[in-house]
This record gives sequence, C-alpha cells and structure tokens, in this order.
Amino acid sequence: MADTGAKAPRERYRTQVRSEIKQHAWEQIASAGASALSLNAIAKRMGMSGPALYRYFAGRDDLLTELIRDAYRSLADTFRAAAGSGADLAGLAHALRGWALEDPQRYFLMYGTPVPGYQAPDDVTLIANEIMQVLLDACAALELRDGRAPFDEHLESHREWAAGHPAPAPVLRRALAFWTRMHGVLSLELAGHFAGMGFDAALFFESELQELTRSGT
Amino acid sequence: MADTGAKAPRERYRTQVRSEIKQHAWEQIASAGASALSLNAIAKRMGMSGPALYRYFAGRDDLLTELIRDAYRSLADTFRAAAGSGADLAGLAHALRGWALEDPQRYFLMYGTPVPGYQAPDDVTLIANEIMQVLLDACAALELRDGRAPFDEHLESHREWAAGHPAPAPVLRRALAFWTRMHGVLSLELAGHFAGMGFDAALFFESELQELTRSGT
DNA sequence: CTCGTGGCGTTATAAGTTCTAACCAACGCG
DNA sequence: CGCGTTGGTTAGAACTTATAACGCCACGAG
Repeated sequence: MADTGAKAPRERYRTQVRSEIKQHAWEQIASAGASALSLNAIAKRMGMSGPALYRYFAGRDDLLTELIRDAYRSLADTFRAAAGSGADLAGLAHALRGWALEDPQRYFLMYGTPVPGYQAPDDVTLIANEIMQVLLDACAALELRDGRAPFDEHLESHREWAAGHPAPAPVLRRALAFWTRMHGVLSLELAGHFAGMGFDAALFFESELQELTRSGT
Repeated sequence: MADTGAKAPRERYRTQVRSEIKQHAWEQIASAGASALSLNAIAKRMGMSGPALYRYFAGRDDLLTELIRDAYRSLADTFRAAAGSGADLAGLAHALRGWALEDPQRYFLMYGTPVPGYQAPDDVTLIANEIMQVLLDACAALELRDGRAPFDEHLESHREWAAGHPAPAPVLRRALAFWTRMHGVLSLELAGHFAGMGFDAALFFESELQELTRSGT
C-alpha cells in the first residue's frame, strides 16, 4: 500500500476530474469572486451536465472548503520554500506579498470576509500552525534588543498558539505584529482601497516591513 | 422648500418602508453574511410578497451599495463624534474597535472581500475622505519626534489622498500605519483567526496602538 | 367634492441556482 | 466472463433575482 504513483485507473481518473473541476473553480473565483462560484457553470464549461459534479464534491460548500484547504497548503508551501532558501523575515514578507498578488481572491479566501456560521476543518488549522512555525523561526532569527512591552507578560502565559515553539515573548509579539501588519497592508491593497490615493503600495509595504525588522520595541 | 420635516405623506411612507427594508437587511447580514442577503426573505418577513421591494430598490446590488453607504456614513459619524468629544488618536482607535465589534459584518461590508467587478459610488469615497481627514487631524495632534523614513520622500510627492491636509509626510505615514495596522488586527480578530490561539485580542490591539502613539519613527 | 394620475402591491413568468432521486451505461476487478 | 461499483444522464423540487402585466387606492389638483 501507500504507493501513490501507479493507482487504479478509476482512481486516477477521479483525481484528474476533481483537479480539473478545481481548476475551473479557481478561474471562476478569480474573475468574479467566491460568491459567484457556480457548480452548474463549471459543469457546462466542462461539457457535462449539472449534477454530475456531485459525484466529485458533496456540494458547493465542500468544493469551497477544498479550495480553502489548497490555498492554505499553497501559502504554507511557499513559506517553507522561502525559508528553505534561506529567506529571513523580509524574505518571507516578499514571498507573502508575491503570493497574494498572484491571486488576490485566493488570499481573500483565506483571510477575507468570513461566513458567520462557517467553521474551518481541523487540518486547515494544522496548516495554519505550520505557517506560524515558519514565521516564528524567522522572527526568532531576528536579533531584537529585547525591548519588552506590557503585552509580553500576557503573551508569556498565553502562548498555546506557538505550539511549543521556544521563542521568548517579544518574538511571539513580533510574529503577531508581522502577521497583522502585513495583512493590514495587503488586504487593503488587494481590495483596492489604495487605488485612488496615488501613493505606491509596494513602497508603503516596504516601509512597514522596515519598521518590523528593526530591533526597537 | 428644503424643510425635511413635514414632507408629503407618500414621501414619508416611502422613506419609512425603505428604512424598514434596510433594517431587516442588516439583521439578515449580521446573522448569515452579506452573501445570504435575500430580497425574497426580507419581503416575506415584512408580510409582502417578493417583487414589491423592487419599488424601493433597483435590485439586490442597489440595496447592498445603499447599506455600504450607510456603513461608511456610520463610521464617519462615530469618528467625528469621537473627535468632537476631544478624543486623541487612541480615542479614535477605541471608537473604531467598538464600532467594529458592534457589528462585524458591517465592518466587513466596508473592508472585507471585494467583488472583482464592483466599483464603489463616488459619494462613498467622499465619506472615506471625511474619515481620513479626522484621522489626519488626530495624527497631526500627536507630537512625533519627526523621525523621517525613506518612504516619507515618496509620500511628500504623492499626497493627493490627503486632500489638501497640511500635515507633513511623517504624519501622513503615521495615518496610513494607523489605518492598516488597526485594520490588520481588527479584521483578523473579527474573522475569528485569533479564536483558538488563546491570547486576548483586546490586549494585542492595545499593544499595537501603544506603538503607534509613541513618538519614535 | 370629484376625478384622474401615479405610486404601490399583487400574481405570473422567465432564467438562474443548488441539490436529490431515479435510471442507465460502461468500466474493470475477481 | 459476469457482476458490481462508478459515473453520467434526465427529471424535478425548492430556492433565488428580476421583469411584466394588472388592479387598487390614496393623494392632490381643479
């Protein structure tokens, strides 16, 4: 068992079609947003009629969570790849920005408006942890002149999310700041809120990144 | 003319019904998200049947942009109210957070996932400018030890978005940082990304706010 | 006070959507 | 070689947005 290579022909065909469906789904999402994802439209564009897709996905929500899972996986991979190539925190930031610009709707699928009832499956939070570990490593490698903040005390006793990572509280705080600040700039940029404002979003991103990689508190 | 008080009874009834429709729309959005907004459901809950609502709104999109407009208006009002009560930048931050927590979906209607094709109407960007002016005033009142950053040079020559506000570049940069950082924390918090992490989002918000109101670069 | 007009609500209908049910073909494993 | 799982089909229910056509009634002008 466990030889993923030469599987049964039925199985191969199944995964092939699933992949093709997701391909079309991504195109549709990229051009009209996740709310416009239509199983019917995908089916028609694949030459088959409506309910056939239900052999491959339990429903619209199932397909959507599958895409979300892939998005998380994709970001985790680019993060790990960047870290593996010796990228520091700034390198991670640039990898993140490139990945986000590559497909804004994929970014929003992860970090955009949540559906009130929706609960992400467990494995997604596992991948999120993976991402956080890479980020924590990069922040720990950054030598910071240990300027402690009042929040650090709270963090010291609430560090479950670090999943056993040995970094001290200021590093944890830096990781949180990296995450929220980069997301703040990126999400507003991708949403077009900087559009009519005239300044260069890339330069502002760099400016914020600068302040994060400095050693001060 | 121009006495908004005693209008014609038809007019009064119309605005009354419009307001009631929006009321139901907000409840529906708050409980199931903007994508679940259904004109039919609203009509039924108001005791009238389907297409009647089209007398009041051109369609789903029209109602949605009206709600977005109201959301912007609401945030601008709370900002102006806070500033009018002598709130400083920290006061504005707390007003913003309170306003966001009050109705997360309203926040996401403004700053959440954008629909690729959608273009906000002009008056919305006007209100956005109003908000920015209040923010710029608060940032200008903050005495900062004028630590210039390389990005300031770029800002100096790209300050159209400040709409004539006389603040120097470091103040503009501070305003942008306030906007993006507060949004970064708030949007992730409201989207539930901090949920399983254990730390107190309010304290982290405060920590980030601290760093913004300090005078350093 | 009467009358006509315009705003409001109604049903009917078209064109979408998701998703279930029932049916059939065909592939491939034992 | 057969039989069963798998994949595709059409039909249909329950939704949705949105338009069209029709009637009612209230308001305001004369």
